[in-house]
Amino acid sequence: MRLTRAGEYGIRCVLHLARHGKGTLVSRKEIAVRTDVPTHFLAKIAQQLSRAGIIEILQGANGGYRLLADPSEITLLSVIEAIIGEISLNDCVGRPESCHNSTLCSVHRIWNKANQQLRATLQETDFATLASEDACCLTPFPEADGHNRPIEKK
Amino acid sequence: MRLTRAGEYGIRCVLHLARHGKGTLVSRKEIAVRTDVPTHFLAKIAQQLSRAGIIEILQGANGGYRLLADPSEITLLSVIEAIIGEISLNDCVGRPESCHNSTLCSVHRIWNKANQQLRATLQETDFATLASEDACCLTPFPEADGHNRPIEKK
DNA sequence: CGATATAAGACTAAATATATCTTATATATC
DNA sequence: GATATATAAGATATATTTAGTCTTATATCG
Ligand code: SF4
Ligand code: SF4
Repeated sequence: MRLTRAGEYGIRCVLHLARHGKGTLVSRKEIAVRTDVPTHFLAKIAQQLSRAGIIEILQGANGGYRLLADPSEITLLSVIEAIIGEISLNDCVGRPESCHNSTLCSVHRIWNKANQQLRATLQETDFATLASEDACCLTPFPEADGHNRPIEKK
Repeated sequence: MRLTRAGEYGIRCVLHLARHGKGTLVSRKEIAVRTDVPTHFLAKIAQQLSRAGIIEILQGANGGYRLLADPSEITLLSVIEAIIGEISLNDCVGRPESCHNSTLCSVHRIWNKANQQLRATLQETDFATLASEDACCLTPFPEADGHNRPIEKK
């Protein structure tokens, strides 16, 4: 009953992009370092976010990721579900056919209710709000010009 | 983000016992067959329910399980958490020290809120209500005298 | 072209979930 | 006390999921 790391990392990634605003290109490396996510793992997560239409991926030198929508339009729920699929607290919520009793089951109804409630809470939250309220995900953002600059030369 | 099978099975077990009422002894085998749970798996789950003080286990011939409290006193939350531990939607909810940023993190606050909401919903639900609303968990209960009788001779 | 950065997917390792099996122990009944 | 029955406790096995890494290919800039 907990979020996977991939899901958590996806949120961090979008949140970091949200702090730069819609359309600003940020390198994978910077995101990875700033949000403490393994670089190659981030690559996979980004691909899922890309398929979901949340970010755009630019290849090549000076490539990176950028948000396709304004942070205020992106909900926590959409990011999470882009990574881990639709939230389902019990198997029978997402796949009622997995239990032949689901049409009669009183517990099933509770799960449906709780599941809907949870999804609603996550949908109410957008990334503009998240980005504005305090710092999240590690080191404060040092430069204010929105330019993508590596933190440290290697 | 979903309940384990052990958790689901624990609920079925308590629900079946709830249909017999507090204190009625029901054999492990009957519960296992009626709720479609592997017998030996049920044994482990029952031990966890026993440690949590929800059921009592009686050994020996004609042994079995019985509820220690009235079904109306037993919440869905208590049964679930007896099996899978305290619900924590994200790692940082249950262990804030797992992320050094949790005190500042805006996402963390959302998780805390959602987690508390979910637990509240599950706590509002008791097993007397669940048992009274429609049938759950497989075959209807054939005899009404509360007597523990095997379904089929083997 | 050469340097840089991501894409895509194979691969590995670890953790967890699920289930079974074996030996021990407790109780009722004869 | 002997026997049959039922659960206890824990070791073991298997499958699935999660988490992370590595390799090769591709795209873009200068
Ligand atoms: S018994 Fe009820 S709660 Fe459990 S899986 Fe079936 S429908 Fe869902
Ligand atoms: S970044 Fe925020 S939400 Fe993510 S683990 Fe840390 S405290 Fe929790």
